[in-house]
Amino acid sequence: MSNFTIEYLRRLLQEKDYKMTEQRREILQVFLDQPSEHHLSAEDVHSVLRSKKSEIGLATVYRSLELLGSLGILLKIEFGDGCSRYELNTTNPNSHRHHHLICLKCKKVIEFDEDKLDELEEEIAIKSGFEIVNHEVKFFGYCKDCRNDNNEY
Amino acid sequence: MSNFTIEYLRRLLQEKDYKMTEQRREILQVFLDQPSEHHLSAEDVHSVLRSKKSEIGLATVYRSLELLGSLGILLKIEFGDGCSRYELNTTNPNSHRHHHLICLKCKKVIEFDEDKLDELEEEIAIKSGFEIVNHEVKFFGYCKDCRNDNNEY
DNA sequence: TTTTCTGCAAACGATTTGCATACAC
DNA sequence: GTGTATGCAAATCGTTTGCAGAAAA
Repeated sequence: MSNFTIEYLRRLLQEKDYKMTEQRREILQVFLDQPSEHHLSAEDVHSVLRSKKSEIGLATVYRSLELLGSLGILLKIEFGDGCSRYELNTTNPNSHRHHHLICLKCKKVIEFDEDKLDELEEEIAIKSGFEIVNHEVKFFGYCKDCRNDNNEY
Repeated sequence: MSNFTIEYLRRLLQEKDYKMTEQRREILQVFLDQPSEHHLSAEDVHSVLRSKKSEIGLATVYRSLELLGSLGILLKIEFGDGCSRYELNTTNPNSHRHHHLICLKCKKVIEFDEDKLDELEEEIAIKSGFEIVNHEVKFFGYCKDCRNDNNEY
């Protein structure tokens, strides 16, 4: 459940002397409109907006995604499919991140909400002196549907 | 500790009717010569070899890295620095993978050997029916050295 | 000999950048 | 008005591919 709104974006932008533009609003709106499991690439966002009358340029989409990422509104993720993808950042001090299960057969990306990494993070902090601020966990394997088909890889 | 040798490569190649070539041997040797913490990109491997008289082409490096990956000798990893990197695959049925700690300040990549994901993997299998065959875990934060400098991000 | 592999150069696709114009403040 | 943001096109960078010649089996 995300707490981001267009007003929140406006405030963050103001704080850092960035400008609230039509394009930045449109892009955040695309993410707010999508179910949260969707992981959108720059091309995805661009074509969604183009399909609804926007004249936005692809370079602007790239620049805005990076900006929204740096503001902590979006998270950049790599699924190894050749392009960077973004999702709304639902992380907050009380909720850990979800993990991604990537099916090697159908390439589907499934979200999994349990975190369970506190203990491991603590151990890392103690043993290596590394201060963790975020993590990214991907599990590769076969989803329920593909397990039932015979496993031809 | 890796068990891979040139002889092992020769055997694997034979099994699948691939040919043992000078170039494939050279590339594996680069990884055997490096300390295991090194994560080499295609460019890295190419320039290491070029710097020691080899006439190998970059395309061959790309093709060979992919082949060694498919044979299970190398693992491909993405650190978000714009290129794919490889490391010797030290995974075996008895030893889990290590994790990577990526420092947001100095960009150093540190290895961490504990795994501790069995419980989480089991929970995922039960709750989602997903069969896990591998995982990739990255922790982002600040390494011991950079924590001590004042944290300007 | 037969097939696979190599090096090169060209092609590719995602992302970035330079620049003149348009817009937010 | 001033400075930032935009759209476009060109540039960039990692990676892949086509192909003719070279090497392995």
